[in-house]
This record gives sequence, C-alpha cells and structure tokens, in this order.
Amino acid sequence: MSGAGDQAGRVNLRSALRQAFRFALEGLAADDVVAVPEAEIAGLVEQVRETADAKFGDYSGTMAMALAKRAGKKPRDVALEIIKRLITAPGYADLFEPPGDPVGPGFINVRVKDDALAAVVSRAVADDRLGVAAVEHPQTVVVDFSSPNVAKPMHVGHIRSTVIGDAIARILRFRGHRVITDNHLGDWGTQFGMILWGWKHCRNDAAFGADPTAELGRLYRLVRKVADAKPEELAADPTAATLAAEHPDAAREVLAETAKLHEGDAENRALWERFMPVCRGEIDRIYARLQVTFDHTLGESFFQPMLAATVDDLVAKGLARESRGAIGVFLGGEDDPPLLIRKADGAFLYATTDLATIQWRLENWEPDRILYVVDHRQSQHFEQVFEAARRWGVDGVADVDLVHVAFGTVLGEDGKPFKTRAGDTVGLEALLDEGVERAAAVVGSGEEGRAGMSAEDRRHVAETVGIGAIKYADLSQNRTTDYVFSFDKMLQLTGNTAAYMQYAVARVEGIFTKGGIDRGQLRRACHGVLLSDPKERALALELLRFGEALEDVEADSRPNVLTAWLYDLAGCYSTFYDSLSVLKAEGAERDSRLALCDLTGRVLRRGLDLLGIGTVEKM
RNA sequence: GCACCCGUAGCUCAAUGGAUAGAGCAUCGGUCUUCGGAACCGAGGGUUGCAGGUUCGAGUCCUGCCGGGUGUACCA
Repeated sequence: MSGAGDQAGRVNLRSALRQAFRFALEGLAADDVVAVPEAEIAGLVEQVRETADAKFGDYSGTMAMALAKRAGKKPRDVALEIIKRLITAPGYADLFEPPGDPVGPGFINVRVKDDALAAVVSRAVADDRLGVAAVEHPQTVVVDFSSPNVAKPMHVGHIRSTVIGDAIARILRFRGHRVITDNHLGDWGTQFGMILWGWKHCRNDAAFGADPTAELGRLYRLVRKVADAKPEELAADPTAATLAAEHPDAAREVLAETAKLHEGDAENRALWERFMPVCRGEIDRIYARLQVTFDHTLGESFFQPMLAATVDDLVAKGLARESRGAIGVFLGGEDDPPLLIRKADGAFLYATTDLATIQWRLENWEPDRILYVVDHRQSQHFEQVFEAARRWGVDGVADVDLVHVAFGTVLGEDGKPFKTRAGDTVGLEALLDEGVERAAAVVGSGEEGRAGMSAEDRRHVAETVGIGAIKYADLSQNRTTDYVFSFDKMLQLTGNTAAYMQYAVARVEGIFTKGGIDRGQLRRACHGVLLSDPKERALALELLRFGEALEDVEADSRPNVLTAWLYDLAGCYSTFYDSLSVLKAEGAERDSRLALCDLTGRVLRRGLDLLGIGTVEKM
C-alpha cells in the first residue's frame, strides 16, 4: 500500500480504504457507469467511515445511495459496480476482506483482514509515533489563544481559550503541521487607561509595594465601577460611589489616559513599562501551573507602531472612511454598523490591531491557516475583521484560512454565568487551588494508591488530577455549547473524566511493574500480535484508530472527539482485560497481550498529553 | 428590530446527512474464591421544543413558529 495510508510502515486504515474507494469511483467515471466529477470525489470518499455497529464490519461506504439517482440505476447496482472496482484497487486486498453483497439500501461494508490488522498493530507497538502517520501535506498553522487582558486578574473565562487552544496546538503539531502559538495579550487597551487613572487618583503605595499585582487588580476593579457608573454597582461599593461623585467625568478621563498612552506620553509610557512586568509575572505563574507555553507572546502593544499605517492604507484604498467623527470600514450597506478602526478621539481599536496583526503574521510567518480560539460572543467581530482583511487584500490573505474557533460560556451549576456568591467573576488561580484541594480528597484512596505514597507524592498526584480534571471537563465538552462547571462531576472516578482516564493509565501500566516486565524489550521482541479472541481484535482495531481520531479533531477543531475516543479505548481495554488473562497467560499469547497492554497505556498517555493533561504512576 | 448560537433520557452531555439516537450519573438486576473491583455484563428510561419541507435516508440541511442565550458605532 502506498500514499495517504502508509508512511514508514504506519498505516491509517481509513485513509487507505478511502484511497481504494477513490480508485473505484474514478473507475466508475472512466467506464461511463456514472459521471462523477473529480471535484466531488473527495466528498464522496469521506463517506467512508467507521461502522456504528461491529456487526456491519469495520468500515462502510455509503456513496452508492447518493450516486444512484444520477446513474439512473438502483443503489445496490451502483454499489456492486463500486465493489467490483474496489477489490482491484492497488493494495486493497493486502488490508481488507472483499466486501460481501451490499447491505440494506446499498451500504458497502468492509472488514480489515485479521492478519493485516495483527501486522499493523505489531508495527505500532514498535513505533515511537504509535502507528500514527504524519499528514502528507504539512501546513503552517498559527494558533492564537488565551489572550487575556493583562491588567485584569485572569478569571474562569480565560480557561476555555487557554485549554482548548493549547490542546489544538499540541494535536496539530503531533499530526505533523508547523504550528506557531501566539498569545495575543491585551496589553494596550482601555483597561490600562483605567489603571493609569486609578494610579493617579487613588493608588495605595504601601499596598503596591507589598503586592503590586493585588494593588493593580484593585485599581482596575475600582475604576471600572467608577467609569461605568452603574447605580446598582455604586450602591454596593461606597468607595467607588465616593470617587464617582468626585469625578463625574471619570469615563472620559480614562479614555483620555488611554489616548495619551497611545500618543507616546512619557509619564503614561513609563508607568506602562513599570506595570507590565508585574502583569506578566501574574499570568506566567498561571501558565506554569497549567503547563501551557507559547512560541510567541506578541501583544497588542507590539502592533501599535503599525496601526496608523493600517488605517491610512485602508482609507487610501477606499475601504475605510470617516463617519460620525470615527473611521470605519463599511462592509455592508449604509445601515449596517461599520467595523470601526479609529475612534473620534484618535485612539485605535482592537479591530485595528487585529487587521495589522493579520498583515504582520502573513508577512512574517506565511501561514496557511490562522485559528482564533476566542469565545463565541466575538463571532460578529471576527466575521467583520476577516471580511475586511480579504477586501484589504494584503499579501497572502487570499490563500489563508482565517478561522474563528468559537466556544461557549462557562456556567455555574445554577445555569448562569459562573460567578462567586458575591457576584464577582471567579479568579482562575483560586479555581485551580480548589480543584487540586478537592482532588486531594479523592485520590490515594484505592488499595494500590494508599500503599507507600508519601505526602509529596500525594501533592503531586492531587495537582495532576485536579488540574487535569478542570482541563478534561472543558475539553470533553462540545466546545460550541455553554458548559456547566461542576467540581463534583469533573472529579468523579467513573465516566468520562480525567481521573478515570488517568486511573486507566496507571492501571494498565501497573501490570508491567507487577510482572517485572521490561517494556523496551517487549516492544523489540514483538513480531506478531495474536488476535484470536474477538476482544483482542476489537482492542487492536480501536488502537489503530488513534490517527483517525486526531484527523477528526483537526477537521473541526474539536478536542472532544479525542476525549470521546480515548474513553471508548479505555472501555475496550477494560472489556479485554476483564475476560482475558495477561500475566497469567503463557508463551506467545502472554507476550502478545502484554504488547497490547503496552500500546494501550502509551496511546492513552499520549492522548492525554496531546490534551495537555498529565498522568501519574500510581494514584 | 436585525444577526448568530442553543433546545436530545430524571440530571450532565455525545452523535462527518447514514443502519436500532448513544455514554456517565441516578434507579434496578446479574458476574467474579480481584492480574490495580476506582471492574465487567445487562435492564428500564426518548414523538431529539412544535409544524411543515428537501432527501433513498434528517437530531443534523431549508422555512415558519415557541422557548433560552449572545451580539448589535467609537471596551476587548
């Protein structure tokens, strides 16, 4: 077998089968059985998928039904024509059984040959990539995620972008793409105007000296209330109410401080440079805890020198013009709101920065794709920015995929946006602490876990399980919907949770300790996995679908496809392990089953790693 | 008003236009003199918000309602 499905002995069974179906469909067109335009073949071939039920075989193709009307034939007859050519496709017979007759309205069901399955899984056991082939055509992909406003403390709202973006980046990188991660910090906007105003009017020097982060956070929260001047907020906060009464023009003054910063005012610039390390230290501590890293951290301030030219160029090209004192790009009719790129007071907006950033990334990184992992409330903004960028026509923009990877809101168990009882947003660090604390209470309670675990080990396990639980709960959810944050649910030891998956790894790999097995030697000696029992076969097939799961994650940027598959794999393994002896088996059968255990443990571990989730030896 | 997203088991959630809509929790039952029982096997539980339409086939696509969320000119 050559091409898509094969790479240094790595076989993606689904890709290989799709390639064979492509051969069959092209033959169908060439023989005038039915005219299938080349452009449609890719879509039809993608209809080759895993079957819903093992009784239908391993994979099925459903395109015969779709083609029947056009061919003027019965779907079953079209299916027969496809099958006739499929079995002659190069390499088909090496991997797959000949399909039987079409089933139902015209399903073509295919089963992997047992000896081929055994050979492929044996190679996966010996493979660092666990049998997963890299993509044939690597792309350069920029993943823009996390992007907090550095002047505010990170809160629960930042977790989704950070965790989802990190997982997508890891997965694309493992797939073989050139991935560039960039944390587009909000370090130049109105929130700094608030801190600057607060610093000048109501700072507490002693507090800043003792804990600069806390003092800046206090100033931000206080000034935001003063500037917003919402009666109900002021009623609950006498300090803010007093300030608001003394400074009725605070909102305008905050914007003026922002504008002065942008214009290069020496005092504001100096304060900004003084505050930035404080803010960066704060968020970097959280990233360290989450074990999230970035290739670049090019915040809004980095692009600030390019903004004037961006506006000028858009105006010069006739795309942007003055309106009500501001400058906007008019994308729709006269009544549709324009995309504002310069305020009436001269300050730039985040749309301006986003456009300049696209131009800079295209010029410096030449990406094929840019993913923006940002919450769904900004979908309209990105639609406008992407459209404006395309019309702007900067070099490379016609060939780049600009994708808004949107996600829903984190809700509390009452179904409303996640807040503390006092109504404040929940700080991210406090959230992580609580997760770890609760994890500590549930880990180490099993028999094996209890045995000989030091206090330090327990802390490490609690950290891994607690942080993992928070990440996994987020990643296992369909990202487009809102999700309900519940420590009780995410720390359950059964079901599709991090703790269950981490336990599965520890349990699988505990065998090797118990049996005194040298795993390296086991892998080198693995020449033929035996799949005599249906449960062994099912596990082997599932293991080989790792690459398919990762492919499906990439297609729609949906990490929950991977969590669901890992959970299925863990279930397959449990079924296998429950009914078949491993350490108690003998000879070649024992080695073969140990090899399946070894591969299962490594795939689970790697899968969790690609989600940014750690594992432990014992728990 | 307009735009976008979401309504799936009692609860929390899955399901590239494919076969009988699946998991976990909860409920009920079964297995095994534990290779890590934090296990395995099974049962009950559904008019996928409502009504039409397209299709060989619709939870999924289209139209209209109902209900919820978000956004909607100078925050990001």
